[in-house]
Amino acid sequence: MPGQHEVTCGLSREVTISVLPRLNMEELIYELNRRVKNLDRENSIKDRLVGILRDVMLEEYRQSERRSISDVDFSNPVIVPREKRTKRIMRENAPTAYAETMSSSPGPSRQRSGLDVAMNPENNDTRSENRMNAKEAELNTDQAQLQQEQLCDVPSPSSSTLPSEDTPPTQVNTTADSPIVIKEEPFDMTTEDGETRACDDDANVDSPTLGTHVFNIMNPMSSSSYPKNPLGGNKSREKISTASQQPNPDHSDVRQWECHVSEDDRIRQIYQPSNPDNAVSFPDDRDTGFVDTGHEQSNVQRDQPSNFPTYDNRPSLVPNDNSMQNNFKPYKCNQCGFRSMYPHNLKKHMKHHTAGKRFMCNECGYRAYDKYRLVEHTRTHTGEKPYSCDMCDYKAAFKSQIMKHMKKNHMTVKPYSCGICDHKTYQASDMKLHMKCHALG
DNA sequence: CAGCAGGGGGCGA
DNA sequence: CGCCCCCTGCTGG
Ligand SMILES: [Zn+2]
Ligand SMILES: [Zn+2]
Ligand SMILES: [Zn+2]
Ligand SMILES: [Zn+2]
Repeated sequence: MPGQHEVTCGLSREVTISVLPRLNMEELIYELNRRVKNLDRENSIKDRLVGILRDVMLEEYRQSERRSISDVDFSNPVIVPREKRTKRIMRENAPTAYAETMSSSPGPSRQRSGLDVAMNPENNDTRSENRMNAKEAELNTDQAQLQQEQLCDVPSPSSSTLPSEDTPPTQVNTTADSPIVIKEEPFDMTTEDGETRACDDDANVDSPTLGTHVFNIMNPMSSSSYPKNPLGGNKSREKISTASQQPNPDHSDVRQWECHVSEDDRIRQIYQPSNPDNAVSFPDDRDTGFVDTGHEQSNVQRDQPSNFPTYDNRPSLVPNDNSMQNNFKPYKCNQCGFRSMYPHNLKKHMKHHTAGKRFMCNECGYRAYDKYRLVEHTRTHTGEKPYSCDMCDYKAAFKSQIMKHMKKNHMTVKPYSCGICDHKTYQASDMKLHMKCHALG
């Protein structure tokens, strides 16, 4: 051990940030120990270490648990796609609150949000908007208050039942009154489930960018994959930075399908006012006991000028030299290869790796770094479906769902048509899938 | 096609 | 920087 120290001691004098990834555990610990004394952050760092250690121990515990449950679970040769594993389990564990919630007949007026507008297109928009918001504010008051209380009710980390894939939701401290507890964890270095998910996210996080890129190549007509209304009068969404949104797609790429103008924008406008989430407002929950120790800040963000892309001398897990795309996305995560055009988004992304996912669903262990996302997520448990279609009885939990529904069921034209066969669809992603079939033969 | 998660960006504090 | 929202991708039915 002394020898080790001499080595690391010698090493530590010339340790630079960029070599950190190459240090072994002992060297890291030594280095940390040495440096932490120079800072006033001993406590904060200790907190983080406690968190890490806690996670390690939990992981240990979980593994031993898992080994003992060798029947149905993961020893099972059935291949569960990565990332879906947790999702599936989440679904299996999903409570039956759904039926309960939905059984109260949604009183025709109750959940019809965007519908009035759609059915009476001549309605004055602002008027109906106000009416609708008032109605929904009313509707959501209870829920908002409930969640608000829950948000304030932060269990101590030690007592919190950590959600796990092996832990049925019933073990989570839920009550009949509040099946869903939105919990904001004080300090937390991604506990077990978060860890799992974070890893999943990592695996996941690279492809979307690429996917989007590919898609935009395929569909150069739009900056955001759906055709824009030529009138363009749609909110602030038409971004000045359309150009910056994606790298210039390579137009030479073969696009074998085309998209005709859709009614998207009209639908968007119809449903614009009816967003119930506007009514779900929380007081500033930064006051509710969450101690921002700065843990969610990644080292990456801390140690570099804000306008400088991440340092990273490690070999990237993902091919990162790919020219154009990367030139437009200079902000790179040094832990998974995620790239973004904006530092803001990189910071957001880094929360996947750090303690940033403060908001945890007690029902299933889902974690979010954004409270709004958790609110939306909890609807999957409560069955709350605040969006409803004006033309039929369909109800949706997310706004995007109802927009899809409108396009599918109440839109006359399917804007995406295949150039190879007769296939038409209303959904860009479907067309993309369809084209894959052609590509495969 | 429905359900849902997450990237990305706007906006206000 | 947090919140909110739009949009898209992925997956299962
Ligand atoms: Zn990352
Ligand atoms: Zn949940
Ligand atoms: Zn409908
Ligand atoms: Zn085709």
